[in-house]
Amino acid sequence: MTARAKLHQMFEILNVSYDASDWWQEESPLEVICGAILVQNTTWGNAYTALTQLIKSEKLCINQIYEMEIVELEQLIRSSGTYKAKALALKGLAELVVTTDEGTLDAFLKIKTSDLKTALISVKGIGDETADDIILYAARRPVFVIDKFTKRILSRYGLTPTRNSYRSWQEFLHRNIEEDTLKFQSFHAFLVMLAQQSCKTKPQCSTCVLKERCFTGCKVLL
DNA sequence: CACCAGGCAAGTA
DNA sequence: TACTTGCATGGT
Repeated sequence: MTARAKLHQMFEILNVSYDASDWWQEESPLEVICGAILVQNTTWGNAYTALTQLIKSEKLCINQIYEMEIVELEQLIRSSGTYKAKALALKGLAELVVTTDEGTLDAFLKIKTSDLKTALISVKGIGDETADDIILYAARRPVFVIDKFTKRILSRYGLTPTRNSYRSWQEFLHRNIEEDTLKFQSFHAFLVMLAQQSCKTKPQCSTCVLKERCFTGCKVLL
């Protein structure tokens, strides 16, 4: 079976098992952006606590973040861990947006995909994955997000690119999955859900939607 | 008490 | 190119 066929089948199974419609679909672009930065190397629970603090402070807008004291920002997002680095990333991004073209987030998110990636990556604290999270879920362009889960799950199924770099993984998936924003959004969400909800403690647990083919216990793909 | 979580960047070989 | 380490809070 080709990699393309395997990925297609995997998506079909996940698509009838999980619902990704509430996964970063209804949030505003700015909430998506902050969430993507805040969730770095922590759980969504910790990131969400920090995001809630930002919302409650009523300073969740590009200009407010750009102008507010870094120390205040740090304290608001403290619960997400590595908060000094994340505060710098948020500040850097706000500065980037404000100083680009007309200075609005709307305009910024309309930049050509490749240029958008370059711009985002230039901010300290925003790497490949966070940039692609923003491009996929905030700017809504079809780029596949490569995270630890994607690599771990697909590797279990023998689906690996020739080299292990971020670019190799992304090109591999772009070649073998129909290029569609909604599909990329769902697929990535499914992989995260699968990794988080299935077989954390014991192999082949009953809740895994892939059943005996669950990535933790299985040897063979689908 | 030890370990890890939806990374990133700087340093090393 | 590919590994290693610090970052830091909160949950198990």
